[in-house]
Amino acid sequence: MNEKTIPDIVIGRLPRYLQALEHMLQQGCTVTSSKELGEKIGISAAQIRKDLSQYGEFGKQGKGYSVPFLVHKLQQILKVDRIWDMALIGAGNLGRAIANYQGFTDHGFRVALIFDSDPHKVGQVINQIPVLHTSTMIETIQSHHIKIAMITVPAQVAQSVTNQLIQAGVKAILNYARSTLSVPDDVHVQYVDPIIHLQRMTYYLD
Amino acid sequence: MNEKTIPDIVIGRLPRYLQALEHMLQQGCTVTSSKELGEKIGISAAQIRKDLSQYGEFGKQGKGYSVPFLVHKLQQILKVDRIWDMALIGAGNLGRAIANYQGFTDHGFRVALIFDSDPHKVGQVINQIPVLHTSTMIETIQSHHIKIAMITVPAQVAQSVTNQLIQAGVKAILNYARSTLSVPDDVHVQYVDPIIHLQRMTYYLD
DNA sequence: ATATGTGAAATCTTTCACAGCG
DNA sequence: CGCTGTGAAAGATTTCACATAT
Repeated sequence: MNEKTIPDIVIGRLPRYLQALEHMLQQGCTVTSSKELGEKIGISAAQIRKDLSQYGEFGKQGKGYSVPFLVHKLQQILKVDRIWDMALIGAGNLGRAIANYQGFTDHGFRVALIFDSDPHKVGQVINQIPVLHTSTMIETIQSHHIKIAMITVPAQVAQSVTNQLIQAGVKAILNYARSTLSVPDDVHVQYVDPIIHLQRMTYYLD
Repeated sequence: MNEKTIPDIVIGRLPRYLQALEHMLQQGCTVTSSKELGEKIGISAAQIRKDLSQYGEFGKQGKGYSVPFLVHKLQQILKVDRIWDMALIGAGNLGRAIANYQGFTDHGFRVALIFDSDPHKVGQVINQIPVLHTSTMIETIQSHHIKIAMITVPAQVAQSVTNQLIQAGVKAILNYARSTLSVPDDVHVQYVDPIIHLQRMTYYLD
């Protein structure tokens, strides 16, 4: 059932399945169906079955899916069956909130390095991690073999930070800055911008 | 060119156009083309033209688009040509970072009310806004006619907070909690979940 | 009886390509 | 000439519906 690239739109739904399934698991629910899962997250049962079938036959006809098994499979597929170290660039209000967020650790992500260009912030310790100066960023990220970075710097410096991250070998960037980043094809970017989310909703308001 | 519902996927791109155009405006750029804009944000020129043409003929053939005019039109379309008051529920690390974020004000959004259920947080003042107890939430939001809320509470209470927000007349929710919210059809939800964004990228890493 | 996995059909979205205007 | 606006074509995604397995 494999060996044909799976559309990115499918990949985008897998973490939502995983989240809902992990939640079910916590509730002690061990079996579910595409219908039940779909109702929980607002996606059609057929869609869920088709998405999952891209990776194998995970269900049992007449019975449904084993929740622990499906969680395990999705973790493998999404490569979150391991620990990912991340770098955080920008130790402002948002950066500090992110560094203190416990949810990362619970899901296999770890803020391993924090950088800022402000000498007043360098040396501070946030959630047991010392803030380093950005001048040491490229070599430090390289030597730690870090592939994921989160950017919480002002928009006007986001692209130059990004360029350095790419030089350092980073392949995935979670960008909290209000700016579109230009990156090579093998680098992935996801944007977290509350303004964009809000504007998408105000459209529908009176 | 109107009177047929425009797909949500189109709406989702409009804020990105607006962001890029506002950025151009700041740079003093007054005219652009679908090609130039597309290259900046990684969307095809044809797509941009088609999206914009849903709302009118904003460009001039042979010339391109007036940046200030297009910004104005997009602000109207997205209904961000006004001030939107918002309620923030949850005054933890993330809630405080959000309350202090200056970007909202710059784009017509204002954190008007902050709520928390922790008596130690109630009475604190964040960015000049006092934290109120959630017991007064429904009536306070109602009396302020607030239609937009941001949720930064723990996942396990997010749905019950949501139910209260709906009772209070809120029609748009930006959910920072790791949970899927169940809402009526006339209420819009957008999710901000770093774990989901990260998992979407680890898929592509080695 | 129940729920999966899946081709085929229906629907939605994007791209093409060009007429038409400045 | 250069670039928009747009039908028509191509492509992608979702839904349908049912054979199949427990």
